Amino acid sequence: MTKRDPEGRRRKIVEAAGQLIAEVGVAGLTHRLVAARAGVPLGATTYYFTSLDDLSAAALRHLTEQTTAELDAWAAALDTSADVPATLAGLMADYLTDRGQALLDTELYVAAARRPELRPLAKEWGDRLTGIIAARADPAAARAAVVFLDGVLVHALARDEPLDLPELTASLSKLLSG
Amino acid sequence: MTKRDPEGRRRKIVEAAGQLIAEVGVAGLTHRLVAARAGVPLGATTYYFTSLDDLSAAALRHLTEQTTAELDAWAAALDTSADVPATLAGLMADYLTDRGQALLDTELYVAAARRPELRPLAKEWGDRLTGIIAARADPAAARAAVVFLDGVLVHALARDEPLDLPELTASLSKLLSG
DNA sequence: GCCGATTCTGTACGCTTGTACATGTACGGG
DNA sequence: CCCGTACATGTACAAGCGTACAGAATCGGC
Repeated sequence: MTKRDPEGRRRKIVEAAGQLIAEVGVAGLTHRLVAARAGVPLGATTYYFTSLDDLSAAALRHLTEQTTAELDAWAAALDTSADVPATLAGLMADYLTDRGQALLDTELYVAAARRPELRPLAKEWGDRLTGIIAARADPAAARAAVVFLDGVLVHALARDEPLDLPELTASLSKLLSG
Repeated sequence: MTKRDPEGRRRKIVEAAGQLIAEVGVAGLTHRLVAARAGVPLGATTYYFTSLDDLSAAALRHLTEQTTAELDAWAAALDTSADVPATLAGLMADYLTDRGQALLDTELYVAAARRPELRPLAKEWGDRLTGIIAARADPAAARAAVVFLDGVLVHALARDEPLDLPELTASLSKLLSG
């Protein structure tokens, strides 16, 4: 038997599940896959999570916490920015660099579409970003910008070439003006 | 043995798969589920489609053909419209009324993100709409509007309340202007 | 040192899955 | 009428699945 470490174990399992969701999707998640990735026996995943839904929900919750932390960086960058649309476009382009992260967030959206209990997660994520942008723009415009950025996200994933940066900046400028 | 009808059978299977993708997602699709929905024996689905990937690809292709047909109606409406943003917003709001259809299109996006062979499908769909809007607006602005509408789609599905119509119209106006 | 509670883990069960395939049936050309 | 070919279908099989659980190991409180 290995050393006891309930919290560490739980965390390792959740992190492994997060990685795997990016790779195979929420629907492709299995106890065995997670256990292998986390380096724990199969029984451990069922001991800490009563069902697969529990496990995926925990992983997605963990993801939103990470994303929320990253949003603080966005807030800081936007606070000190002279050109909000350009800064926002740059942050988004940077974010899309990490395809795994982008896939994860998309998985959250899709999962939320089908599992109502996950909607608060998706909502919180978007609301947070909306709030950050609203500090530098009109609230309705901020909402529109977030919707647009979600579109940029799915567009970037489903196509080979992403929207180019100047166009992104121009669109955000239009949405955030007036 | 029932009467022979290869093409009809194939079509029934594809349609059943389409329905099911809306209900359980691409990843939730199984031969047996499709066979039951289509009212055909299990062997029929494996006879017409060599693998599940083949089957889901065919179903998604069928879906894009349907959507393409609907886009013709959008083109007609926009051609005769005095207020392009308002008309576009109305069409989109109407489209979102059918949650199953919206879920299907989202599934296509997500599937395309993970399966490169499906990307042409997603691309064609978006390009078509872009072309239609570009007839009444600047091409870059049309691209931006399509990206925005994709955002509206995922936003509507992942949340309980969709973006309201006036905001949608206002955002499209901004994106399509100048 | 002892003990109840918690953590750990290997194994087992019943079920569903994708796919293959042998056998049966309809049909169009000769 | 006959026969090769395409279509139809029930069944079988190995693999993977979620989950349950008995028993071993570890720990903190006393």
